[in-house]
Amino acid sequence: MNAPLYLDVRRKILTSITLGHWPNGTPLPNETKLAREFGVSVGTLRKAVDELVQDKILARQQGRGTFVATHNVERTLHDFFRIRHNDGVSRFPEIETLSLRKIAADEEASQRLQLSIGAKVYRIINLLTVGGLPAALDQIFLPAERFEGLNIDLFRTRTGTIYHLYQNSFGVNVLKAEEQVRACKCGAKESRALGISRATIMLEVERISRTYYDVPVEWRCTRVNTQHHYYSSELG
Amino acid sequence: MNAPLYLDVRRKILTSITLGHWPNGTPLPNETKLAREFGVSVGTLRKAVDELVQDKILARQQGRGTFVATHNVERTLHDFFRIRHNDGVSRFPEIETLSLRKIAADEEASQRLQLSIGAKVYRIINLLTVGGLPAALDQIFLPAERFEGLNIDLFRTRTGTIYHLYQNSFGVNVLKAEEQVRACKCGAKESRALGISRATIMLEVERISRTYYDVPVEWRCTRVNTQHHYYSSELG
DNA sequence: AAGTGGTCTAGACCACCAT
DNA sequence: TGGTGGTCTAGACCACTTA
Repeated sequence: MNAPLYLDVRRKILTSITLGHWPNGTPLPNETKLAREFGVSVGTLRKAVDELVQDKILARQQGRGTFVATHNVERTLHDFFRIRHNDGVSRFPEIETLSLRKIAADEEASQRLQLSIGAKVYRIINLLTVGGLPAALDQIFLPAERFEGLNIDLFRTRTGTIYHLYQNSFGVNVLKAEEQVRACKCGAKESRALGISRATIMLEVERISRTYYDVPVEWRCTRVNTQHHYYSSELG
Repeated sequence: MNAPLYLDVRRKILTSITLGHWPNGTPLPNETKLAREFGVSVGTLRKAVDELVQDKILARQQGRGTFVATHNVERTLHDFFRIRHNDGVSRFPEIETLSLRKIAADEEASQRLQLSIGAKVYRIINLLTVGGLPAALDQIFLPAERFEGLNIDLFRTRTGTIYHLYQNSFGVNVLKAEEQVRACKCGAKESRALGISRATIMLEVERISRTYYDVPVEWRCTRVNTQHHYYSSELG
């Protein structure tokens, strides 16, 4: 009995999720059934589910059931959007998709996304406006193999957030991401899109987003004008 | 029975901590004793402690006991230090304290620390070196009332991290912080201390650190040279 | 009213640490 | 060896949602 039972149960549930049982919107079997299925007590089953809920892989809804966690506006805003207006208010950005093309990954992109060199990627460019002011220019790279059939209309006509689109149209569930922030100069594209001088100093934010088992599924490079906005981060 | 019992227990434990029972190094009473003391079952007591452990307010050590969480090097590095060398390795910075003075808080400082105007604050200036390269110039403001008797020798001769010093010498336990990051130009001080050109573009990182009940206890303003380092952040 | 997750209990046994 | 936290069980009852 070296490994705790609940970790084993957790692992089994995670496998079922990645295999696509319990798709978006359908609840898991209830706790007593699941516990019986795994041959453990309800308490142990709950401990396994507790951990998955904490990792935001599952979401419980009292009285309704337990579901695979979905990306809604609130979660994206709270967990995956770090740009705030200087007034401190947390607002959802307006996103204008400027271009979408399928290209061959360069060395940098293929390294970040762990693809073989020459693999195809989609490159999407977005203009982000926060509180009525252009705030950032966003460049997104997605592995074509996971996002086959993506097109600019899907991006423009989507309801909900970008990660919601990934999840619902391509079954790609972004769970976490890491970012690297550096100071950078304003390029020609940023100057044009954001309507700022080439002399403006900016932030460059590089993001790698990951799904189950830490597999990278998205690489972003965002350039932020911090004259009227800032990049926010919580510690501890 | 509207409020869950374990939240009540949690609140009571938190009160005991802030009142200074169980100081650094002494364990809490064991789980059965605590449960009896609060008139709840061990399971309920454990659920309350679980939450406090998650918030890093308590720390359990199997076989030894449960303690008030302490700031060690690992925690500071992992939870409260965001500057990394471009090679991606997470290293603890060398900190050289350049000055420490007690001054009257200006409007900005008193607002950040929620002090009355004219209140005294300590201002400490540190040079941070990461991986052998000067990385940042750090300006720290501390409310004098909480840190009475602070002096530069305490800073220089301390063993352990800065937050460890706060905790052990002044009973100030930093639990979390939020940061605002912006692009900025290099000032005269940064240029001199970091040995870089005034034309270098940098990051300005503003931090407000908080203790129990979200009370602010430290305001930092750090300027980072991101030529060889970056600011790292985790999302999700 | 039936079904779901949320709380709480009481107790057994295991793994780890100090002495 | 005795004390600590960690795991696991079986079951009662509560709160919420849906029909």
